[in-house]
Order: sequence, then C-alpha cells, then structure tokens
Amino acid sequence: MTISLGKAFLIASSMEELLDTTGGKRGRITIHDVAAAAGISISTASKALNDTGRMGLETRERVKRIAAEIGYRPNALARGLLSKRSFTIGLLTNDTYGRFTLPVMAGISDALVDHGVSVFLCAIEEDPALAQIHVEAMLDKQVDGIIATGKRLDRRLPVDLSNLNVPVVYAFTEGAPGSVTFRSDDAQGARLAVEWLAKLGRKRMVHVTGPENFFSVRERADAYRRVAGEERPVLFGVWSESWGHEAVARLWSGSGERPDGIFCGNDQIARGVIDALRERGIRVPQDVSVVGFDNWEIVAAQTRPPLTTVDMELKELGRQAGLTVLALAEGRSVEPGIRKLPCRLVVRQSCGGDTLGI
Amino acid sequence: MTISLGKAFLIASSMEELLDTTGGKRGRITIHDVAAAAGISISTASKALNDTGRMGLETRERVKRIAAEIGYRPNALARGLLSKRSFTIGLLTNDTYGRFTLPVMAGISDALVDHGVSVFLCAIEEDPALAQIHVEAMLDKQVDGIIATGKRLDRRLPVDLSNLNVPVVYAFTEGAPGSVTFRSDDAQGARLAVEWLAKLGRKRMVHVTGPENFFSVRERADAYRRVAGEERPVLFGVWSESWGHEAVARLWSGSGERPDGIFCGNDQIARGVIDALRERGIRVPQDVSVVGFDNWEIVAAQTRPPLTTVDMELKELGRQAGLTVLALAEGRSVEPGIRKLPCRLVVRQSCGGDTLGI
DNA sequence: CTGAAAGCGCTTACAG
DNA sequence: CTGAAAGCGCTTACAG
Repeated sequence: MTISLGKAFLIASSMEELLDTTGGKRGRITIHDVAAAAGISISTASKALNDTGRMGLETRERVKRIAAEIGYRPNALARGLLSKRSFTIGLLTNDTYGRFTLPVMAGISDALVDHGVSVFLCAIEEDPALAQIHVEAMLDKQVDGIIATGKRLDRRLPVDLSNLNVPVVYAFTEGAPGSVTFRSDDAQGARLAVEWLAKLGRKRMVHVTGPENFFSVRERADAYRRVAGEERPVLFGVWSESWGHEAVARLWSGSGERPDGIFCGNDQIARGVIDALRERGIRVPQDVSVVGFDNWEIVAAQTRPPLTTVDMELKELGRQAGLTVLALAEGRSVEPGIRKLPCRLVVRQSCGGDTLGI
Repeated sequence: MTISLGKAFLIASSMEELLDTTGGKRGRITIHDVAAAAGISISTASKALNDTGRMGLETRERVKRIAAEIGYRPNALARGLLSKRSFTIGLLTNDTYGRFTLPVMAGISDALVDHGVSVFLCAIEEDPALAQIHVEAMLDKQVDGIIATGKRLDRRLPVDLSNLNVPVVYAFTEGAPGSVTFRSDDAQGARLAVEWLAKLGRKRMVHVTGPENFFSVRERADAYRRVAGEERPVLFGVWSESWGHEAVARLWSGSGERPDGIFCGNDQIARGVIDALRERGIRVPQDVSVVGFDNWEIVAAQTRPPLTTVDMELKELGRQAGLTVLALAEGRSVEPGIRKLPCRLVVRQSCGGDTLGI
C-alpha cells in the first residue's frame, strides 16, 4: 500500500460537506467560506474577525463563532503580503554543536511565540556560500528580522548582514559597527566566581583557562586579577578536560605554592581539574575549591562533586535579542551598542559553601 | 543617538536613485520595477525570469540581467499564495537539550537547503498547549510539511499530528499509525558493538544499560544477548555516569566472574564505567574493552581512552526525513511504515583493535 | 452598519 | 512573441 499526500488529502471528512455546499471548493478554508456560512461579505467577515470597523457586537460574535466552527484560520502568507509583516524571523548561527545556540534559541522562541512569531533556524557552520544562501532564502521569505548568533563573542559570522533591508540583532557574536549586540558580561561573571572563592576564605587562587586569543578569556582573566590580585597566576591553554589535568600536574609538580582555589575558564577544564585532583588524593572542596564557567549541565552536573559554575544566562540573552528584533521590526527605536547581560553563579558542591545558605 | 529601523531604512542608498526614477516608490524591489526597467510588462518579466512561456532568448537574458542588476528577488509570500507551496517546513521537537534534535536538524537543513526550503524550529518541551500553539502558527504560515522529532523512540510528542492537512513525517519519535517514521536500527547497532567485542576476543561480556522501560534499551539488550549468548548478564539502571560507576562496583565487588568486555547503553554510562575501571587500576582496553552508544562527541572524545561507540547516524536520518516530507509535499507517493536506518561503529581506543586496521 | 473595489506581489491561462 | 486580465487570500480605504 502506498499513500499519496497531494492536494487530495487536504480535505478532512468533516469539512467536505461544508465545502461542497459552498461550491465544492477544494483546499483550505478561507475567509470566503466564513463569509458564505455567515451570509455576509468577506469585508465584513474580515472586520468582524479582526475587531476592526464598526458593527454590532452580536454580528461580530456570530462571525467569530462560525469561523471557529468551520475551523477557519487566516492565511499568514496573504496577510503578510498586505501588512509587510511575516511574523517570522531568522536565527543564523555558526555554532553547529548547539552548545550556545540552543539556549539562545529557546529564549528567542520563548519571547516571541506569544507574538505569533516563528523562527527559522539556519546553521551555516563557517561556510560563507551556505550563509549567503540561507540569508537570501530568509529575505525572500520576508523575515521581519534576523538574529545572528555564534559560538564566540569576538568573531563575526562569515556573512555581511550590515546592509540588509531588515533589522539585524547580534547575540553572542560580534556585531557590525553601529548595530545592537547582546553579550554576556564575562568580567562580572568572573568576578562572581572569584569573589565566591574569596568569601569562602580561599587565598591562593589560580586561574586555569582557554586560549589567550579569545576576548572572553582575556576579559575573565583581567577580572580575576582585579579581585584575586594582579600577581595571581593565570594558566592559558585550551578548552579541554585534558588541559585541566595537565594544569594540575603542572601546579602540583614543582615545589611552588599549592593553590586552594581554582577558577577555571570553562566547565570542561574544571572537570579535568577536579578529576586530576581526585586522582592525586586532593579533596574537593575541602582542600581545594574549584569553580567553572558555562554551567553546561552535561558537564557541570556530572563532575564529582558537582560543579559550582557561572551561568551566562543565554536564554535570557536570547529573550532580549528576540524582543529587540521585534521592536525594530515594528519600527520602534532602539539604542545601538553592546549590551552586557549579567551572569549568575550556580552553587553546587565543588567550592563548598553550598550548605552555608549564603 | 537612537536608530529607527522602520520602513524608512528599507531603502539602501544605491537603490534610491533607481526607485526615484521608477516613481519614487518606497519598499522592496518588485517585478514591476524589473518590468519598468526593461520596458516590458510584468507578465513578460515573470515569464522571462521563470523560463516559462515563449520568448526570444536575448529578451530573456536581458530581463534576467536587469533583474540581477537592480537586485530583484521574488517575494516568496506572493509566490506561495499562488503556488500553495511556502518552501517552508516545521520541525517540532520535545528534546530541549538538543542532544538528538541538532543532528537531525542539520540533516534536514542539509537536504532541503538545495530545494529552497527553510525550517522552522519549534521546541515544545512536554507542554501540550505550547505544542498546539506552535503547530497552529506553522499551519497558519502554510508550511509544506512537518517533521516531528524527539528524544525517545517510544514516546509520542504531546500533540496529535495525525489529522493535519499537511504531510507529517516522524523521525526518532513514535509516529501515528500508518505514518512514515524514521528511526535508528538499535538492534543492528548493538550487534555491531557486541560483534566488535567478540572479534577482539572478548568472551566474558556484560551489558550495562539504561532503564528497562525504554524500548531501545530492550531492543539493544536483546540484540546483545543474541550475539553474546542468552545467559550473559544485563544490568539495567539509569542513563548516567554514576550508574556506570556503580555497575563496575557491583561487578567487581562479589566473587563472581570478572567481565573482559562491557557494552554500555550510552556514552555517559560508558564514561562512568571507564573512570571506575581506571580508579580500580584495571586497564582499558588491555584488561577490559568498553564500547558505548550514541557517539556523543563531548563525552566520547573526552574519555580516557577515547571511546569506541555506536553512532545512530542521526544526520542521515534527518536528511531522509527531510527528503521524504518534501516528496509528500510535492504529492509523490511514499510507502508508510517504520524505516530503520543502520548505525555505524566508531572505533576509538576503548576496545583496542583501533590499530589493527580492521 | 455593510459591501464593492482596489491592491499586496506574483503567476498563468488567454487573447492578440 | 507580448500584454491585459484574473486570481491566490486577505485588509483597508471608501462609498453607500
């Protein structure tokens, strides 16, 4: 048996009779069907349904009721053609793994679903040609705006969005000059982490982090130094567990001072650090407190002990980016510039202090 | 300074002159602009651009050239209104974490971008009301089809998609009866894993896996037993690293037989198992081979040693789901039923054999 | 209070 | 070979 889902299957059985009486018309239910069923013109039907124009309340209600009964839903394409609003936006990302994009997407969707806006997700990796294709497809479909996001604050997407005829908002990726950009406040996030270590009485702090050529790495390191002391050590490396291991090996190999508080540049490094400490018989958090960055659940919740870490609040970032692109699409004014959104410290058990009720 | 991105900014400076000469019209470039610039009617312009109708090749080329010069792009909303095709599909998922959805999405997008199709991503969690809102928004926007996906093969999404007037394809989630469903062939995947262990000479196998109420857990366990032997032990538990630890503790605590090959139900369990073995001084893969399931890079590539595991080829699954929904949207016939797509064994170092060139 | 007409941007018979 | 007309489904002045 094969099924063919062409035009034919568009008609559900319950609709069939109605449509047959209204001319046997095939296809979706339109405003003509509503008007016919109510015995009025389509103009009046439109006004009744949209609460525009003047008309008796009872007529309005009756039309709405009939529309609901026959399952009428306005065609957004037709509406969009008139109103120049498609209630659709595009999310462009080069973060194929989705580590950062998913929370941002969730926030955007969360903020915009109430406004009837749907989101095209376009993953472009690092391919400029692919990016161009996706951007053009979105523009052809008359998106009301585009949000650009990525995996790195200090890198641009491989496509120029600065001269499009729709508003563009940047979230967690570097924006064009004069644009609206949302990003996490990494300095503030780092301060939260280091101040937490300090509050727990840690004095011999170390920062084990990623590659120095990341802007956010430098920003977090600077903030760390400002709180912990300018002379406190920073170990730059890569974003991996194994670097966390190696850093611990380095710190405990020489005859130097042993840290009692380690602020890690991300959760993966922190996991490596914690594992390495355990393997050396060093207790976390009794002997050393470890704090991470990212609050990547899959990593942070699985470390032993679970990781205290900094959450960049990417969902909130997405929410704000969504509302902003909507505002621009509606012609409202928005101040350009970079908005830094505060991070939040998520206290688990890797630093201690989790039972202090602080 | 504030910027207002209303209608006004739609006109780029370079377009301004042109549009002023064609009537000072504001807004996007339409086929009227092309026709005016070429000194022909819009009907002819349309036919020239779409390679329809009959006309001199040189006219056709000239129109196309002019269209390209003035940056004309057809309005997909207007086209969709006529053609009943929006070149848009919806992807509905309850997998908020994106573990399974992202690769599926990547495959869909990959397959459909060449056909000019864009994808609405709708994350609905487990909320039926939210799901309903998203489905209605997609239908209003005249999606050509919907792909439903999720995080579990044996669970339905919290919304009924069986009587929509657009085609629906299910991918990695349970479909309605009589629908087209794509899923991974978990039995075959499990066989790959266990046969690999057998090929490496492992005889005392154990299967450490997730909750027995998962269909895929039972299916993998059955396949394991068929290859390893019906009497071989299966330890059901949860999908976590800590369960992997606990399972090792259990296996090595009694006086029973010590396994030399452990097939894990997912990569997180495998990671727990490997960590626990290392902590006991048992060498992987020399003493015990460990194989996982999922090929979740972030986990599989970070275990020590890196994990040999089964990849469900979710991207390919997405690709096929995408092409299928497209076929249905075009009215082509598709055989309903469940299609199982083969898994692939990814050989890293946790089993040995990685240098055998097998 | 209600409806005919125009029009959003496009495509497609149809008549020249 | 080319263009006027109709129409996709809707909204919005405008005239009654």
